[in-house]
Amino acid sequence: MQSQSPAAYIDSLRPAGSKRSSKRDLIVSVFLGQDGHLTADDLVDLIRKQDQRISRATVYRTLTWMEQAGIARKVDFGEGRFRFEHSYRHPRHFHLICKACNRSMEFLSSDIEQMIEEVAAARGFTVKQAVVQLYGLCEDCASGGRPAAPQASSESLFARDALRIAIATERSGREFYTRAASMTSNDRARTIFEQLSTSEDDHLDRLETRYQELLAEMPDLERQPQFLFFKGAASGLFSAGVEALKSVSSDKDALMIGIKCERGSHKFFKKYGEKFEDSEGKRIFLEFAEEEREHLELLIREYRVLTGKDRAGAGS
Amino acid sequence: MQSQSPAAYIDSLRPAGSKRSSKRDLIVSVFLGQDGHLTADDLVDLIRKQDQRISRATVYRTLTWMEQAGIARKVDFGEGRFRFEHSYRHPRHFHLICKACNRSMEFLSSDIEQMIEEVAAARGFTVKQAVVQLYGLCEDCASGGRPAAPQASSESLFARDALRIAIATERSGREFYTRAASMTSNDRARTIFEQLSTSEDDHLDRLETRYQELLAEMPDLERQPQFLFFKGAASGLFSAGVEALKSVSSDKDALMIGIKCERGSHKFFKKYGEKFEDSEGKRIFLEFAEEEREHLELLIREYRVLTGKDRAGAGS
DNA sequence: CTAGGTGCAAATAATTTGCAGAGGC
DNA sequence: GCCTCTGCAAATTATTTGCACCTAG
Repeated sequence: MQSQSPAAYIDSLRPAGSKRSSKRDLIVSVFLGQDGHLTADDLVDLIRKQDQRISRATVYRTLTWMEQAGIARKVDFGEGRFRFEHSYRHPRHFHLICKACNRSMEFLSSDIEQMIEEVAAARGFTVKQAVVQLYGLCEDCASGGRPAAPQASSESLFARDALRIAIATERSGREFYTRAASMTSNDRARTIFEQLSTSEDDHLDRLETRYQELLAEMPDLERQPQFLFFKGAASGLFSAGVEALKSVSSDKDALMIGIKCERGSHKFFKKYGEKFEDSEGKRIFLEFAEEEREHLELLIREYRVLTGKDRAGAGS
Repeated sequence: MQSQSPAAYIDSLRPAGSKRSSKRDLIVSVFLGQDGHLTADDLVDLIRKQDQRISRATVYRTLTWMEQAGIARKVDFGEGRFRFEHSYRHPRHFHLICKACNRSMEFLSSDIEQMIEEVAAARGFTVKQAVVQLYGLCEDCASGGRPAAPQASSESLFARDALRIAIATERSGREFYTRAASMTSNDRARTIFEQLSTSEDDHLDRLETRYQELLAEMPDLERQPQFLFFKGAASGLFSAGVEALKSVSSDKDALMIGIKCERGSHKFFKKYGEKFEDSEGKRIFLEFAEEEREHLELLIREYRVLTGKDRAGAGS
């Protein structure tokens, strides 16, 4: 399922002219073997369990090295020192930080990212890094201080949520094309809609199989909190199209609605897929974007045939 | 325009049993006289210009005191030290931080706050403080390193943007009630709509006058960047209602649309008004919320009369 | 007169740096 | 053998504390 092993990948990150070192390898592997947000000191303690002779300075230097190599990301929770988290195969994300138990949880919100882009655009600002940290009280602490459920890695959570969004989108897409096919008078258009409906159906099967596999690997996954937040995805990106279809009668209009939906979902999946670092969630998004692009082209071609026009509609 | 002078207000913040001190007064007034985000060291330098005999420790202690008194807010831009910004009459906000020139700009986004609340709710998390920091390159630095335009205080920017939102809302509200009045058959209902239309008109006048006054005080204000971001406000909170009115014929339905609009805008203005610390923008929002509440009550009463029902509609 | 407030210097805490030695290529 | 990595200790930076003195109420 993965294109190359983590070790080989990390190896490839090493800056030109730098050397392998068993100490550094140890530090990197201990770091990658841990899940939460470590301080430099936490890491020193962990590493000293395996090798007494590694100095704090080396850990600091390695941390800097990992940061530059894109393996680690420095995060500041306002404690007066930094923490480090995985960056490799780990999407960028935002944090919920409990002031009581000091744990931090991660989430991702395409909606917030969207707003951030709009603000930055309005100010002519180029965003390199976005920090969103919500400080407060977690559910456990608020309700009396439970220890905490064992939590899955955010990579799995991301894969799970990416699959959920993809599945919801396929479902609404299938509904859209089924409806469109049934209300179409033109033979060519109906064939296209039926074809697309079948395509969505096939892909839906694959996605659901993958979702079940994921659950089989980690039975706890469904009980874990939501990680990726994206409003448009709750009922699938085509659900607005399904609504719109109800008040439309011409095949041309139906095609145009389909084009808009595919364009929107292609854009969403491509944009967010590209943003993340290598991970299953990323691959799900990009694969999906590709599929939507094919559908989009098919629809546009058909629209041109139907209208005799050169270009398919304006719009964003 | 202000209920009491800053000095008197700050005086009232002094904890019980604490003494006046000219040193502290000096530090506080130097701090309040500066704009932007100062480090403790910046402040020491500034203060030493006026009095050589003030020690770093005192500045640190006063900073802590100001933080507790609500005059200053500690912000962390991940530089390994803290900066302090005004908190007194200065809304909570988010930051854009330029890595090149090290300047930081402020903005506010009700949209992002909204998303934050949704994420927190989904996770059962109680948010005490939200940090949103966008690191990157500002417009000036990206385009070749201009020094920077003199910037207005965020208090003025907030007042300006609050007025803009209020004005847009009044305008769309007036349009809504004018249309509603003209399409109403029932005499009582028409009277209500006309009355509300006039009320919006009056308030609109007052707001526009205040906006002009603000511009007169600070002619640069319109050239300053947007500070408060809120999507729903671009064309006024009633514009959806104006649209909805077009496809509705009964007076009852028109009243209900009005109720929904007033309820939504009352909620918005109240919620955000309450969030901010004392400032003109806050007062504009709260005053506005109050007006909307009155309209809302009037509409609900009328709806009850018209339908003979006990309660006015369900919904959020 | 007495509880704070203040300056000075020393303490702390996190991180960085200088330098000499160790080790991979 | 060269060049980078490493350990150790000392340096640096930001902030806090201890303590003797000062001052407003």
